[in-house]
Amino acid sequence: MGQGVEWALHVLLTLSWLDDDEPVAVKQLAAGHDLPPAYLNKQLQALTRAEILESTPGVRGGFRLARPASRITLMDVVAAIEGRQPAFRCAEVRTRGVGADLPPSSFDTPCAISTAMQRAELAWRRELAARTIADIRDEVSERTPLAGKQTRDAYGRPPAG
Amino acid sequence: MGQGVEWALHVLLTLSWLDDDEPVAVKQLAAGHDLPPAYLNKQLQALTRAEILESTPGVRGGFRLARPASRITLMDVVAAIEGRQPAFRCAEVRTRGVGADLPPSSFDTPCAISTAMQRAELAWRRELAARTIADIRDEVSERTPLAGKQTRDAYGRPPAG
DNA sequence: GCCTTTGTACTCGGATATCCACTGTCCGAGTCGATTTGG
DNA sequence: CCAAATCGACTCGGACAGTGGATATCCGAGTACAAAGGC
Repeated sequence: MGQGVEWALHVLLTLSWLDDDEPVAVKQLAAGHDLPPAYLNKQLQALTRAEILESTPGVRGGFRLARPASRITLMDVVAAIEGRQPAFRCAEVRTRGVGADLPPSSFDTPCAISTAMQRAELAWRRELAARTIADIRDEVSERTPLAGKQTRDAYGRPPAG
Repeated sequence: MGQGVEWALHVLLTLSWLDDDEPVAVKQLAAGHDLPPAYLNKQLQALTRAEILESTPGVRGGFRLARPASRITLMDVVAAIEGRQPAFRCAEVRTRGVGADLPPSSFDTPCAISTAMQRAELAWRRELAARTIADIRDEVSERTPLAGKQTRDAYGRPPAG
């Protein structure tokens, strides 16, 4: 899995902390996480296409959350960055080789191997879909109460929001 | 995920059907699935290193299961082919950028993002570990009772085993 | 003083190179069976 | 006819290229602000 997923999650977590309508530029977000700005911009473009972020051009432009953090699941982020194709792609191997000589009716039932692999991926996606950016933010706030204030201070935002 | 996983699963399923001690050469397995023999050989080498298969060299050599199919989980196969490293690798982004100015004690608690992602991967691995090659074989036999006989016939094995 | 116009600096967005892992292929080490040769 | 030695063919095993996607970067389109100029 690409590093872009981790970057995107951290950026979204940051944006969820300084929750105001003021957009934040990639330059600030990249500096705040010590990441290459141009490449981070590419990832945020993917999040924008997925309607997770809203981008505003111009000198005071930047990115802001397109919807509340409580409605952005980790699955949404992974799908936006990595794509919606499953990791395991069934190439229907059973229909080739010796299987090519069998009647097509032999393959009416789905491939058991593909089914089992997709079942596992479904469990993975279910876990990711059950957790939102807001859940992460709340969990961190509980364990490290200063995190929110520290983030707002680092980005020069009012302490209360 | 690489195609090698699917190939390996199909080969193991085939070997589980003709369950005897006679090893099967890569050439036959590749022809039976219409796969490039040399590259399939590479994947089977990985399975051998993981002690899922046993290889015997020589003119009558080939590969056979190193243990009963009921004790080979899909997780074992995926780990053997793809490696045991998790798909999501936490690069500790939080400790860089603005986090670099914070005291190290701020990072005593584990990264919540990494924890959430690893929790999802754990669910994925749990599903894969709960299913064995024998389970797949039994499922296919139930849906397509002729599959076992067809496989043994295609590889020139006695019909009863 | 105030409004319009111009210029500039800064932002996102997409097009463009670079690098690594997956894919694919090849040849050598080793082994078993068949064949040949000698008794 | 039988046994031993030799030859050969076939197998796995690891070393060697090709390719697509992830990584990383740069430049252009567009916007808001600031400043300058005219009224």
